[in-house]
Amino acid sequence: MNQDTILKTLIADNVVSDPASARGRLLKEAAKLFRDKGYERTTVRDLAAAVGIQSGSLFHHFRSKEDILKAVMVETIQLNTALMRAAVEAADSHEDKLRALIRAELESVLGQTGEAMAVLVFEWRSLSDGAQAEVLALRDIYEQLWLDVLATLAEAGAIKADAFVVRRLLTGALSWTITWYRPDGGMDLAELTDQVMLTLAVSH
Amino acid sequence: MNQDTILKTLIADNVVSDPASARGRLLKEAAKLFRDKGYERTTVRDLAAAVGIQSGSLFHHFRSKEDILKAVMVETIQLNTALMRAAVEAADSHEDKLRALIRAELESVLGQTGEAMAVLVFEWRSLSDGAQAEVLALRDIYEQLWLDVLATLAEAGAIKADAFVVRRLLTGALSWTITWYRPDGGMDLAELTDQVMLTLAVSH
DNA sequence: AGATACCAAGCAAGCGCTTGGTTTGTAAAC
DNA sequence: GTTTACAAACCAAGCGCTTGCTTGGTATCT
Repeated sequence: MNQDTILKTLIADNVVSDPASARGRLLKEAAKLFRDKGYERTTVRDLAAAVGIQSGSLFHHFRSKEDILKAVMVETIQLNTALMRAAVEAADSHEDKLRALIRAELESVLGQTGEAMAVLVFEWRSLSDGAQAEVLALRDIYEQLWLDVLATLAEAGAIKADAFVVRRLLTGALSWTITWYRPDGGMDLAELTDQVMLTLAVSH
Repeated sequence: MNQDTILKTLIADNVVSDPASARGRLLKEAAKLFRDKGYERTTVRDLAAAVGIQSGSLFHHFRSKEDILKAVMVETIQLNTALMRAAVEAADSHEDKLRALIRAELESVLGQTGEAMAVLVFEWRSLSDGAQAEVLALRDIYEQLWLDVLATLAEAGAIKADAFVVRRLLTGALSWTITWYRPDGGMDLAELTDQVMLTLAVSH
């Protein structure tokens, strides 16, 4: 199942919004604004202007500004969990599964959903406690995909450090690429994936 | 030269504020508030209350709220550059220098200056362009310490990936520890440092 | 006596969100 | 195929509140 098919399935199931719909367009613009200026510095007037409506009209689609932030995060996690799962299943060896996960996360962070992923990483303190808990529950599902692969590699002795620690170090390393990686900088995504694998001590 | 001596030298040179002074205490409280709630969500009334004065009185010490954020960042970088330099110079082999840098950065991120380091990582978008440039210039000096060590290791073939890429992956991995590492979680800083070294592919 | 540190009060601007009413899309009723 | 009905989408205006910061004056130190 390729990425486009996965996206369409999720849209059909109402898990993520159609990017062509009013709601989907707003979420995309919101992700961009939240990443560029931060959630607090982005006003509802900014958000409305980005999709060409009045600020008050936003509240026809969302109950509050925070609701918009939450929707960006929830939909992003849902989409990426699905993409990740497909990537793992498509790979054969466990080392290849790890490589596939790294590649998939880099694609999420640096590609189409990159703006939303950055929001997920940097803006989650702006959520209320209840909303944070909801997002965290979804994130746990996502994380389990990683831990399964890393734990298997650790048991086989292919990685020397603790699987939990490795995953957390990788989380930071990969999401931080948002701040410095530029696709036009002479290194494409495949090479970046290789560099990450070279940096990691994986014996085979 | 131990850490305490370094701190006192910097205070004497007016590079960082004495934590006992009014200014130093405010900066410490500001770092905590900025980390916990974010810069935008922290009001000047919050800052003033944290040190027991009226909000207006803040502007006797700082020209603006942004000036406080900038001071937190600049002083933190200055202090950590000095600590890092001492750590590198004290180590003998290049692998030990790398280990010392990792240990020192983990101490910065997770120890006394941790709140300020978190602000440095997560709040720098809240700075105006001019202030960002100033902070960036200081950061370059700091980064050069890392790159010197990593480039030497790369030339010797001890690390397989590009030195710049390794440093950037490490930046993310180490600063991300703020979000998950807890000293009471059964792993002390020495063990965490070991785990990071085990995760990295360094041949000897 | 002069600087330093502070307080009490409040201003102007910007914030999220509400309100009452108008336009637009859609589909059944005739 | 036009009319009618109704909900969804949106606008114009602005309310109540919070924000960063200013002002004029008062203690407190050297």
